[in-house]
Amino acid sequence: MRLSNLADYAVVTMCAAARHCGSARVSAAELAEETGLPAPTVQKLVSLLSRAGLLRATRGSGGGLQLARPAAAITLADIVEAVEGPIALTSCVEQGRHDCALEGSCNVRPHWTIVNDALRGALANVPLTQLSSPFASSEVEKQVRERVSTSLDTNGVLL
Amino acid sequence: MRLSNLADYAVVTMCAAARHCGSARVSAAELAEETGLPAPTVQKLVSLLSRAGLLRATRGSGGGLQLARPAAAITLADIVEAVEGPIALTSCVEQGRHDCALEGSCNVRPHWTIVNDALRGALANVPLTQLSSPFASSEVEKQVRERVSTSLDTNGVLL
DNA sequence: GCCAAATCAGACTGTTTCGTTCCGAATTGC
DNA sequence: GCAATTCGGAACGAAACAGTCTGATTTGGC
Repeated sequence: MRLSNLADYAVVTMCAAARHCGSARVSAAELAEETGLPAPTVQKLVSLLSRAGLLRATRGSGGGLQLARPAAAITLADIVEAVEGPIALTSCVEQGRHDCALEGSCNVRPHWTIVNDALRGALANVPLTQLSSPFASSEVEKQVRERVSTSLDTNGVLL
Repeated sequence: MRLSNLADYAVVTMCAAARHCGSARVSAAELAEETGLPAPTVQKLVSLLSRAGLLRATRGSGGGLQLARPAAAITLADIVEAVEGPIALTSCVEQGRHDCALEGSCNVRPHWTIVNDALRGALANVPLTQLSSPFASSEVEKQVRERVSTSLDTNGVLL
C-alpha cells in the first residue's frame, strides 16, 4: 500500500527537471544537488525515466537531460508506472496474470478493479506542470482539490 | 504501489467469515479450507484481525471466530489497515512522521495528500456485505461502480 | 584523426520487509 | 483433573528494495 521511495524520489526529480525546461540540458549531478538526493540514486532514476520515455538523454561532453514531452503531458501516473511498473493493487487486476485459483467465481475481484481504476485516475489527473507550481502549499492544495473533484465529476462512472 | 498478499488474503478470509454469521463460531481451519489458503497463514491473519478489533476470538474446545461488528460496518479500508497499518502512499502523509528534509517548501506533498484521501475514500466505501454478495461478477461490478460513483458525488470536494 | 573529458547505462552488494511456518499459552468440555 | 481444541506470539527463509560502484558510449577540442 505504500509507494516505494524511488517512486517518490522520481517525482521530485522530474519536478526539478521541469523547472529547467528553458535551458535544454541538465546533468543528473545538478538535479541531485537541487533535490538533495544522493547522486547515484538520481542516476538510477534518470536511467529508468529515460527508458520509459519520459526523459531524453544526450551523451557526451555538454550533454544532459531534458523532458521528452511537454510537462503538461506528463502525469503522476506516468512517473509512478515508469519506476514501479503497471499500477495494480492486486495481482488479479494486472493484465496477463491469472495466478488466482478462484478467478471466475471470486466476488472480491470486481471491487479491486474499481478501486484500482479510482487510484489510477487520481494519479493521472495530476500533471507535472501543477507539481512544479511555485504557490504556497495551502494554495496548491486548494487548486489540486478542485481539479481532482471536477475530474471525478466529469469522468462520472468511470471515475 | 501493490497491495501485500496478506492484505488480499485478509479480505478473502473476512469475506468467508461473513458468510458464517449465523453459526457464531468458525474455526480458522474451516476458513482455510473454504478459501483454499494455507492454514498457518489464516492463523496469522485472524491474529492480526482480532488484534485490530474486526474479529472476536473465543478459545477452548468448541471455540472459534465471529465478526466483532456487523458486516455492514466493516469496510475494505478497515481490513487493509488492520494488516498493513495506516494507509499512506508516502511517508510524508503519515501522521507523526517528519522524515522529509523539504517539509514546508515541498510542492509535491499537498498532491500526495489528495491522492491518498481519494484512495482511502474508495476503500472506505466498499462494505463487507457487498463483498460477499452472491451475484454474478458482472452484476456485482455494476453495483459497485454505481456505489462508488455516487459516494464520490456525495463526498464531493473531500474525495 | 586523435585524445580527453563528461555523460549515461547496466551490474553488483547489503539491507529491509514480506511471507511462511512452527511451537507454546490459554481455555473449555468431559 | 484431564485432554482436546483453540488462539497467540516468536522464529526462520525468501524476495524485493535501496544504494553504490564500475564500465561503455558519445561529444568537443587539439
